[in-house]
Amino acid sequence: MANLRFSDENPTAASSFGGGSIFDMAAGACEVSGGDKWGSLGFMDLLGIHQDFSAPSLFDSFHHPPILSPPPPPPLPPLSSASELLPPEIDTKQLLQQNHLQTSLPSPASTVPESSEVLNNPATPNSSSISSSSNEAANDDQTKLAGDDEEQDQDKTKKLQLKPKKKNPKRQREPRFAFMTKSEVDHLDDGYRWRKYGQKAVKNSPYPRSYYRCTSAGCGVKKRVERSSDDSTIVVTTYEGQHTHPCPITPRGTIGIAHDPSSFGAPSFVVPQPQYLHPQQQQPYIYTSSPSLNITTTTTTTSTSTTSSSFINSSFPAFLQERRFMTIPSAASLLRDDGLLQDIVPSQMRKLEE
DNA sequence: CGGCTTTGACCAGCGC
DNA sequence: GCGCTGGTCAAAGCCG
Repeated sequence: MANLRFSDENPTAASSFGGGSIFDMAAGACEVSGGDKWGSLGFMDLLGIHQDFSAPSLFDSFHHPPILSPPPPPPLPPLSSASELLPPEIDTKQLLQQNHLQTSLPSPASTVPESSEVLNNPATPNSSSISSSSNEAANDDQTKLAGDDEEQDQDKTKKLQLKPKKKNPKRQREPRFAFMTKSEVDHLDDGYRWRKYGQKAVKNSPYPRSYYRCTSAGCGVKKRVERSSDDSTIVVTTYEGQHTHPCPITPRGTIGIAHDPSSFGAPSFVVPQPQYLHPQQQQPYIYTSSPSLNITTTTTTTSTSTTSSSFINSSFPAFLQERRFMTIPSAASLLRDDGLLQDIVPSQMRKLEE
């Protein structure tokens, strides 16, 4: 059986977080199973199977991301609200520091198996500015090129025209979210359609890092996928930005399958009880899926007073986002007790691994 | 033929 | 200022 692992830690800047894990696993199962009921089962499904499907739930948020992240993004709430969202035992300042370290240290995935990275969220998320800035830059370059000697290297000119990369002085990045997934598959399917636009070798790691972009028009969400150099079976997925469209897969009404884990037949998933670890541990939650998939996911939910809101608006799987909303008030108790996922994973499932 | 991946090159940010 | 690294672009090729 594969393990799904969730954690609430801060990923390093290098590993950042990925959102693919849980979802990817679920989505991957969908693909494997084809058009049957599992075909539409998402990771959220796995997490939310115990939920009341008649009421708004994790699925709702996942299937309707715009609800959580409507463009244009709403103004950031007061910082105080963010601190309220954090468990009392978690020092906000400490988190802030951690977050800062994560974003400033060149920590390779190998050293940071952590999954979720929440970067400082710009006050004005600029998912649209990415393309617009590029266009502006392109215009500038074209203007410059107008005066260039046409006999110059055409290739060079062509490249200049094609690569107007002028960016903002301080490039504002979308809030990012990362988590780790134990999977043999690099690019897990999270229900959205991604297009690979680059691949780079990762320093201190034999495994390359792949860059994906959401193929939906107007959606600037990006995803980075890389394997941990320490454990090649761990895939670190990092989401950046927010989806401006519903998940193309896993339509409503397909969820809520198999409250009984036993009903999960291959190649579908089995999401047994999460194994809770201390919040400081990197792998607080462990889920098990079908053996063939062998996927373990780790997520980190650490956020700072300045990143909480952005975090919620990020492209991070909506179910997790909403999960924060749902659990924030009781986060402390959850952490102290059975873990953050106790309200997501049916106790029935959790007992399976006991 | 359209969509996606691969791949090499370029650019910007950052540290020294 | 220079070099390294992360991130991005887009042509070329592959695939269904």
